[in-house]
Amino acid sequence: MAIDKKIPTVFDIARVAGVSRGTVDRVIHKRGRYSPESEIKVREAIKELGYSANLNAARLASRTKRRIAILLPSFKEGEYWDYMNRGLIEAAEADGLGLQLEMFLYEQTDIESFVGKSREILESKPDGVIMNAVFKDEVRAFAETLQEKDIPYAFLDNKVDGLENILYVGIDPYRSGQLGAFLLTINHNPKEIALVRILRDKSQKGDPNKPRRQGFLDYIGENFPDTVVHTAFIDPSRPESITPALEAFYKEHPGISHLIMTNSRIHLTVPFLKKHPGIFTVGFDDLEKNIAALSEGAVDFLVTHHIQDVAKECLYYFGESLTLGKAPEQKNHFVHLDILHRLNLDSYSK
Amino acid sequence: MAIDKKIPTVFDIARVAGVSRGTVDRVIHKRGRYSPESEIKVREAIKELGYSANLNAARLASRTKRRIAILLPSFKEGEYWDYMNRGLIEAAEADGLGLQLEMFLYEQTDIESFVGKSREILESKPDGVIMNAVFKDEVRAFAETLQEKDIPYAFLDNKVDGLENILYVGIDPYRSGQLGAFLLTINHNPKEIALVRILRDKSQKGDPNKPRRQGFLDYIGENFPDTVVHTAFIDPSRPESITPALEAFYKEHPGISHLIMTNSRIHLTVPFLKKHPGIFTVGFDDLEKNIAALSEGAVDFLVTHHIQDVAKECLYYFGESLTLGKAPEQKNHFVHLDILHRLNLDSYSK
DNA sequence: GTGAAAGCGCTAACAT
DNA sequence: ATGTTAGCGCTTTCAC
Repeated sequence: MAIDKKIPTVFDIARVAGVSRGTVDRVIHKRGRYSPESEIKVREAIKELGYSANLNAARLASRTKRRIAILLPSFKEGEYWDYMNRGLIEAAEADGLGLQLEMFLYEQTDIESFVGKSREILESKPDGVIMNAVFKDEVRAFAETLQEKDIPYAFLDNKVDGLENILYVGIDPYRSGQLGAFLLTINHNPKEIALVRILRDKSQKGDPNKPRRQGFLDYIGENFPDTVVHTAFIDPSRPESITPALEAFYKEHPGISHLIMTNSRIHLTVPFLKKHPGIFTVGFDDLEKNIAALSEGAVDFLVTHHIQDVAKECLYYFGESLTLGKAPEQKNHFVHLDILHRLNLDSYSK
Repeated sequence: MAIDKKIPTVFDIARVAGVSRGTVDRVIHKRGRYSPESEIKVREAIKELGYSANLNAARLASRTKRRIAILLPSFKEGEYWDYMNRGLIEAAEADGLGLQLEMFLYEQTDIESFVGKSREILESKPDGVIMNAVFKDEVRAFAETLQEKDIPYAFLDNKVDGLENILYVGIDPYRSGQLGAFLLTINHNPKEIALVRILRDKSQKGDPNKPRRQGFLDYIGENFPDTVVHTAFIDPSRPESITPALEAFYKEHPGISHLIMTNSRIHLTVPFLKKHPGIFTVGFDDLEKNIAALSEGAVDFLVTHHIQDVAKECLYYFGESLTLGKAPEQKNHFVHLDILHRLNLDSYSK
């Protein structure tokens, strides 16, 4: 396709810039030990020749692993972040990316824990940081520190706006909420909807689920102004309390015909739903338990995305930019929202 | 993760097998010029050490492009195969795959044209072949010839069963038809459905769309035994005839409330649909015109997959196996079916 | 048929 | 602060 101009190499850059390959490499990777003049000459030569490093060669030659710190919520097996975690680890092991992950898991409910972990990360002097963004203020502060120290970082799954040089990989949460609302109401006209939330939401400072919930509420408000949304709270830390709580709630609002949870835990409502098969239900995220609920028919739709793919994609882009010495591209990398139900479940693997 | 046993290299293989690196390479890539004894020793050493080539190094070192022949239906701009074609070309240009595509496009309606192109491919002695499978018998014959000549091949988008060593990348067509049926009938109970087909279907020998159509019909038959499916034929080669034909058809069957086309051309029905906004409509594949129809509201659902991604994925796997000298893995690589409608359209890019 | 050796384009350790 | 150089693991040419 492209005309066969010889592709420029470090060697060409060195020649044009009038320096050695070593200097070129140092500039590209900001390893220090070069003069401002050299830097300018090198950068100009790169621009002039349209140089871009050969990934294959770079990966082959680079024997030093980049240490990248992962700052995410802690999790139990089978939970959302467990999937994300596994996706990251798998991707890191993939041939030749040259990344070494160091996990820093904080308590989702505990700001101090987040701050503590972020300090640890700074001390460990990583080559890069990937994190999600729950406690907005603290996240922003941490990100700014990283920027000062010239440590590249990226957001995974949710983010904070107004920062520079950000690579974001994840869904568009607001839109995912709208989509859930759409599916819940498609060809229906529900009078009363149950929005089930988890107790933690109430006290917690950061609420990562808010944008999605808002998307849901806005859609309903705009399209079904007469529909009432009743909110129920359940407590995942006391599993035995969940079904009774929902039953009580249902007794209070017997007009409810539709149910949604905008976080990843719709599976918690399955025992309740089984007793009330008439309730049309939508959930989010493809946890194994959610998938099971879907194939059993307890849940009608699941709005989701390939969690592990998001992880891989993030690591891939981030890793590439690291080994090529570029700042990660400032980009929202929204992944596609999948709609899952019993019938298209089979091909949904990985 | 894995314990740090040093990863074996060609050098190790050569040492263990008691031959030189050159010989190892010749054996791996079946380039000839080695004795049967060497081959055995090398293969044993490979197995013993669990050797697998380093992709980065292989790609870096390999300066010869693999020529791979693409045997697909010809197309007009914006048609399904146009997208596939573009996906293939893009993927081939991607950094370092080392593939050079040669396109062989045959007339979809003409067996002779297919056979002729497949002969041309044989004459061109490609390093590999990627094709789709319309004329089952002829495809099988061609595939067997390729097998004899030890030319690796893969199926893209649809395939023929009962062949060895096949990499298949594409959707599960039968299931996609079921899914279309599901979406068409979700919370509905249609009395009469229009199944619109294109005229060519009638005369053509191969009918690549049949499995999907069957999936659709079976789903309706099982779940809505009382529903009548009326089939209409339209002629895409005479665009001006389409809307009148549909109008006439509709006059004949005024009870029709739902419409589906199981090929990629739902966009052809848009002028008709605009006059009958009450008709609930499902189509397939994310051609630009289909997407437009969806966002206008003429079409309600689109069942689709990322055509260009399928192309990329296929080329990627095939290319990897070629440069590593392995036969392409025998595997059905079903891609996920996406459900598209107005609301999740935004994040559906690429 | 086989082995030796010269790269592929880049990185990083080592001189200076 | 800069240049030199020895690889990374594989491919491929060339000489035997």
